[in-house]
Amino acid sequence: MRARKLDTKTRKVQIARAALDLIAKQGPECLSIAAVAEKVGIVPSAVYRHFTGKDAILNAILDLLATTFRSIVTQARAAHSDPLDRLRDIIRRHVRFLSENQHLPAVVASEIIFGDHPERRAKVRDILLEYLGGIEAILGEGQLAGIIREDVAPRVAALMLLGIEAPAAALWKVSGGAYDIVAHVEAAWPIYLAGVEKRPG
Amino acid sequence: MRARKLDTKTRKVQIARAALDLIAKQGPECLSIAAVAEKVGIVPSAVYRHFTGKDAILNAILDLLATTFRSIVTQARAAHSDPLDRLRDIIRRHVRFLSENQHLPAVVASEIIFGDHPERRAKVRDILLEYLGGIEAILGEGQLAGIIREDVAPRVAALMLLGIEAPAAALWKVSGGAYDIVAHVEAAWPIYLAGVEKRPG
DNA sequence: GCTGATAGAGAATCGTGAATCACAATGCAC
DNA sequence: GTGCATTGTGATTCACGATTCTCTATCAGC
Repeated sequence: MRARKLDTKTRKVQIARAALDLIAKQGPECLSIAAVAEKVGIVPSAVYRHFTGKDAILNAILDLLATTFRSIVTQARAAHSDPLDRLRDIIRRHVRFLSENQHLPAVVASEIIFGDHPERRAKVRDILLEYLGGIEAILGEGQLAGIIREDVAPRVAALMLLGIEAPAAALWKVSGGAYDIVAHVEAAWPIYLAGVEKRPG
Repeated sequence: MRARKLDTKTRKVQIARAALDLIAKQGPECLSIAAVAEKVGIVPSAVYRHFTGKDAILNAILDLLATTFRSIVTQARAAHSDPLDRLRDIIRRHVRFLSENQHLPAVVASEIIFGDHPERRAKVRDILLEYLGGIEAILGEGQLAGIIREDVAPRVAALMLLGIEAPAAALWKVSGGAYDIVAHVEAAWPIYLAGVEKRPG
């Protein structure tokens, strides 16, 4: 049967979301035009009405990613005023998002970055740097407020914050979900906190 | 010209190493039978004399990986007696190895794990768990020695140790090597240390 | 309801890479 | 040196996925 005719603007969003979902839940090699098309409910060739090709779809996925990370930082800022509370909120939201999109890091790390498209790698870099920048800003504010040690470099601490999640996610994935990543974050937070916070005396 | 005839035992090692090198330095999509064959100096079809297929080669790569991680822990134990020194040595060796094999984590995370081979995923899990176990043992010894806080779970702390490297490596990769990952580890170590070590008072 | 522009369908093309096969060369055992 | 098992070669098959092309259906404006 024939799919309902929808305008490109709508289809573009549908296709990008479907592609993100496929790539995030089933891995990069599952991202085929055919699979995306089926998920959206159209035929493979129809995809080309809305995207020039697979590359364009990958770029659209990155745009979705950038939006997500941006909103994680924004929401954490809105929800808390204490820098340390904001950081904890970020890592919690970060983990929640990645839990729902298991394969995303792997994809971003391999398929997308190491394709033969330098400009796409630059895009990923910009997204990551913006995300880190948002975290570093909060760390800097914590230093100004005197609750985070001045001798921790914001960039290093920002990367370590993300480092709470990364290997745990890997373990979670290879063990088929047997490792409780949310509990891990809760257990890791005090350690991270002890590492960065300024102690009296 | 014709390649020298070598026995399967030798070729197996050559092929596995070549494959690891390709996959680690150029990314998973560059791992083709043709590429491996060329690197070894034989013709694609000759590869099938030694491996039943691509899957078997991937398994061989995992064996190489397991060996490497095992030796990282062993060497760190041999080089130091203090648990904290051992941990720092492990993360340093870990980073050095991964710096020389940039794409490896991405590959292990995506291509290998999320292929449709559950038994391979199990193999990766076992490798990771063994590696973590080695680190946890050292952490446990540190707790017994009274230099690591008893309230840090060894598994969590072991994962966080690896977490020092993971996001930094990602940044390093997307920025084309512009982030100094060795310096990152040196800067991150004191933060990690402050997080896990037992403080007087 | 007509019409043009837009979007979907389906067949066909094209390139790629894994895997197979029959044949040739090599090297060790004797 | 002969023989046989092993290894290497080149051609070929096969499947798959991206892309293109042409035709057809739909929708919005009139």
